[in-house]
Amino acid sequence: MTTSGEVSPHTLHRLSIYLRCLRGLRDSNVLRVSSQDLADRFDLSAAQIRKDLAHFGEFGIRGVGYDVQHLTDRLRNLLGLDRHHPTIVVGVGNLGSALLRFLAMGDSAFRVVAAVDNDPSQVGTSLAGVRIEDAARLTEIATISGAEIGVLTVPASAAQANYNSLVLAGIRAVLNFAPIRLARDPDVVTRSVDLRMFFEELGFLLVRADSATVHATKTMSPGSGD
Amino acid sequence: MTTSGEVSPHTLHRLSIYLRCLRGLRDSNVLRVSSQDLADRFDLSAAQIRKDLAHFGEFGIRGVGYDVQHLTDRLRNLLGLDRHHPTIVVGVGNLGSALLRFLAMGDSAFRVVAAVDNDPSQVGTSLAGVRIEDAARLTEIATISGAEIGVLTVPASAAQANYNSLVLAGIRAVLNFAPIRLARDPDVVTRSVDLRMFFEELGFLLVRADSATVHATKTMSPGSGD
DNA sequence: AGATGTGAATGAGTTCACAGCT
DNA sequence: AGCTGTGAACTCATTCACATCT
Repeated sequence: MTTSGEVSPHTLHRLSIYLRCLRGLRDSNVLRVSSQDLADRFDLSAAQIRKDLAHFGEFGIRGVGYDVQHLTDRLRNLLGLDRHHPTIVVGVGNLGSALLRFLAMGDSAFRVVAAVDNDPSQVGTSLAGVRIEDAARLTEIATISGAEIGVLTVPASAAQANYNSLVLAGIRAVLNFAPIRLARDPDVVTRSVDLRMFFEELGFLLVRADSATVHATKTMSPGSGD
Repeated sequence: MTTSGEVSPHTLHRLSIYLRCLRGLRDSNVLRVSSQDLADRFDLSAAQIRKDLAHFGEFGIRGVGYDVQHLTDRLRNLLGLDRHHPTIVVGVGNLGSALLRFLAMGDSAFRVVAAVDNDPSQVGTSLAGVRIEDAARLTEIATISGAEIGVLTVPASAAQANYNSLVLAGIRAVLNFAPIRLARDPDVVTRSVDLRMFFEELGFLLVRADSATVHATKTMSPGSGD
């Protein structure tokens, strides 16, 4: 089955995990790996790995396994990491600058092409080689920079307005870190990440660990657990 | 059914979402809300909200709905947000200081009681009222600060060693932001968050949006989508 | 009347087990 | 012989529909 209908978010999430595992293997100069091998090393399920990959075609060699480099390339292609994704960072506070630097360094496919903030003392300065512009000009900046992805790292109160500005500039995707539910444009791929949730889940697990003896927590929770 | 066996990670994740919704309602001075009402406003499923809450007891009033304040309190209790969770931040780089400031401000249950870094120029300085200590003394600092939760925001290469130090200090939970699979202590609640994954998922969705016309993406992915 | 709480029905996701290729 | 790819069995999660309570 090749490039078929829908892909479950669980599968999608795991593709990232597989890719990370493969990067590790390649760094260790492992050339080939079987699904069982992968599963053992990173405690995943062998059958699940095969099922997940099967959504996108046949990558393996029967009787042998998967070529690490080849599978890596294919996953990078599936995740769009072999393309450029010009990215604009909106809000260069603590988290914004952390993400900006994070994306700027390394071989990231997500190149930061612009950044804005509404703090006048920040405007005009540079961060990791990116000049910070005035947030009031967001739509203009986003347009001329050709940004495809917008990273929203502004306070909740400003998130919706900045989101709208990005949409106006023809942005194609937004990753929102403000803890608010955005009114989304249907044509813009919009994902939200609320860092607070990770702490809250930890809090819950701690409370439970208090009362009962800790039970095996081997389920797959997105972004966590591995 | 009260405080029963296992809770699915999906349910757990949604508790955080519900709490955020309730905060919004309380800020708007809404006193009571029905599951249907909640579902409509935040596009969730009414039945699911009820099912999720049912795991922990009966919160609502039949024929009426839920008391916003009461349900908020109960959720905060479930998530352990009505307790103090002394927290230590390990690695005060960009992300570390972002999280430190994030936790330090507001009424967070996660009070930062200590922070360490291995950069000599950082040691001795303060950030959001927290003095930064030498990472070499991590176990000692973690112990005397009484930290319950450790936040790992160090490079992948240093993550395991620092994790071990935290375990040695008797830490109870760790939130790891380094993109590496940790060898975990079974007695320590350990969650990992890899920010890179959020970008990769976005990349994937963009690739798909390119070829086919965008299909409704209404599934629930952890940490995303709302 | 109106909304909760919950068993029953449906659907999604995972594991099993094996046919088929190398 | 060994490992992938995949239908079939199974488990987990969501939705339906209604009995129950205010």
